[in-house]
Amino acid sequence: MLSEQEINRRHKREELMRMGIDPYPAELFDVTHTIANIRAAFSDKTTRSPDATDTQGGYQPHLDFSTDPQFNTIRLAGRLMSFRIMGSASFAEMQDATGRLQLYFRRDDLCPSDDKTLYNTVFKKLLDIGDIIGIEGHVFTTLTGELSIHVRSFKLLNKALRPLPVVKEGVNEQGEKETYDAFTDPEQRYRQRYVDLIVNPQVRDVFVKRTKLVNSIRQFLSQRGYLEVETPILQPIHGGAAARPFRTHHNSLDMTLYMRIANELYLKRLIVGGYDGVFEFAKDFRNEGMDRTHNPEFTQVEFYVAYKDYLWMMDTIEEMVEQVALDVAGTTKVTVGNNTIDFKRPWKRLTMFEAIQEYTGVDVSSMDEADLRQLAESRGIRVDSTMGKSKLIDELFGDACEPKLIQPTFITDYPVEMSPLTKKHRSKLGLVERFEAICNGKEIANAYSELNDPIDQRERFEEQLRLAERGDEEAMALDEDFLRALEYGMPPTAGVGLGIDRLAMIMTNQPSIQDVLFFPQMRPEKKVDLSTDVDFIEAGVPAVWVPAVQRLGYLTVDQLRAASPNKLFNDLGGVRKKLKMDAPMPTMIDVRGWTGN
RNA sequence: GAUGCUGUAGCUCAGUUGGUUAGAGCUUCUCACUUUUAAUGAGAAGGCCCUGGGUUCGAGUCCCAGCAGCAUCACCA
Repeated sequence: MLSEQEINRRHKREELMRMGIDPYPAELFDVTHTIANIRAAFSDKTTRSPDATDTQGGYQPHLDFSTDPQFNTIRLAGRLMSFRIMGSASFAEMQDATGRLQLYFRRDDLCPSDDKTLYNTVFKKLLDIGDIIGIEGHVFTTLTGELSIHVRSFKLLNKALRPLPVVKEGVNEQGEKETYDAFTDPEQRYRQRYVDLIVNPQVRDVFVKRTKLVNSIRQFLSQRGYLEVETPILQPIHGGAAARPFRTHHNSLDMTLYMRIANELYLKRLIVGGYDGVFEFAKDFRNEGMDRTHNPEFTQVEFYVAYKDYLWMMDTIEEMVEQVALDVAGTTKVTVGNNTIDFKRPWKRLTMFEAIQEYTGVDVSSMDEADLRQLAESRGIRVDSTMGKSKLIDELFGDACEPKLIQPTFITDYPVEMSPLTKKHRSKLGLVERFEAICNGKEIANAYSELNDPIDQRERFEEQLRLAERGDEEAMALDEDFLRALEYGMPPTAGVGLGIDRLAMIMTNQPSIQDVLFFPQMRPEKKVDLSTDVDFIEAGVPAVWVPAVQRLGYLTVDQLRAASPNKLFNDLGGVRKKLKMDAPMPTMIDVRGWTGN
């Protein structure tokens, strides 16, 4: 059911059409400037008024550029965000992709002849906040020194049928900026991201920064000669990570396919194929819990380089992320919550055992399972008998170390059981050549010297199969084709996966992954399957009474059938009065007929 | 999955120990106004108080259940 304001706007749309104005014109509107263009061009002029700090714009008042060739014919297009109507002159604010600017409309400029319809009716009555228009005019500054466009003509480009939340900004008595009626409800912001983006400019900036971040990584890797590639999202065997997959079905092949949880095994096949370095910005899908740092689909860049090891990769990641910070934030220091994170090289490097020793004071490197379990229990970690040595170490690390690692830190040399795709450590028994980059208490990257011994790899997969048989839903599946590729020979390779969403959260200081995804996964909106007017008429309700019945909350014919006829009859009387209906009251017998009782 | 907080007009939010017809600002509508700045002034409209039960003479308010969002935890990278 439409709100009063929506009905209103539909009427305006029809009225415009009656007047011969197309609310949705087909032809392009030739824009000459963006709002940012104008502000930039104007800031070159030495027009700042030194004593105008208390005015809105800070420019000298009453500047007029109607004869200046640079500023006298400006064509802008954008969305109307506010009106200040003052009789035969008005101000409005326009927002385009680059910012907001004030527009000045004067009746006698828009309508030089006696017919003032264009101003009095079209502009003042038929335009609304949210409509998209194009304007032509010249630049000037107002009495208070605000940069504005004096509009000579305007054209409606789109009539908006839904009201936009009106967010207003002002300056309070303390001189601080205040926002009024901000559009803040997280559910509505995520479900209707388009509205969020229109009314919350800082949200647009977050996503611009995210794209800068991706471009920065792409440029960094491309410039070094690595090849950006695409590999399958639909995979017959999900591999490369420990996670539960989404399952789907291909009809023609009549086979199960999985949405990829990682693309690691495909990128390694390409290294086998002879490329020196490949990378892919990959949407991965994991059928697991959702929270502030997890969305079922998320983005990683995975990157593999032949003839390198994990130590080389540490240097590379350090350099790359430092560059990302410079490109996105302009500095290596980024504020995240209450912390300032400095991505300047070199980052701290600790082995996992060193990290645990640093934060617990206990050396676990030579402990057996029983001692580890006791240590974990003493720190309040919930343990059970299925947890092996490596799992206990992982739990200890996650509990004692990870949350405390705010500055970027590399943690190296993990237990072998947790890393089935990683080469065994060159000198430390029972460990693998693996590192994670931790930042702001969360993992942002995970890298290995890649396992390239096909026999060892097969044994690790078989170990995973045994875990799966014991009910571990995340154990990796054995991928025969991948093993076949390894048997042809993969050079020594360093590989990394870097979480784009989490890095974006840090670089843009956003507390939730939902704030760096345009369309985060949400529960579906509850939708009542409404009956149409025709349904009600077919059920016996006269057309004039359908709105009244709907108004009483009977939105489906089934609901009407279940209604008590006595109550409905009484309520109809009330609604009839409220809606000021002329139609005579139906009889009690009529109403009984509608409800089927 | 557990616990906590929240759900009132298109938007942001008040609503007292349970007590007449649920309020405000913005938005919308009508009128006035030729440089405004959250424009202003006058008037009006706009509510399944999330849903369903219950207690009560009486529920927006108290109790129970459910739904949705958020937070923390668990699971999970």
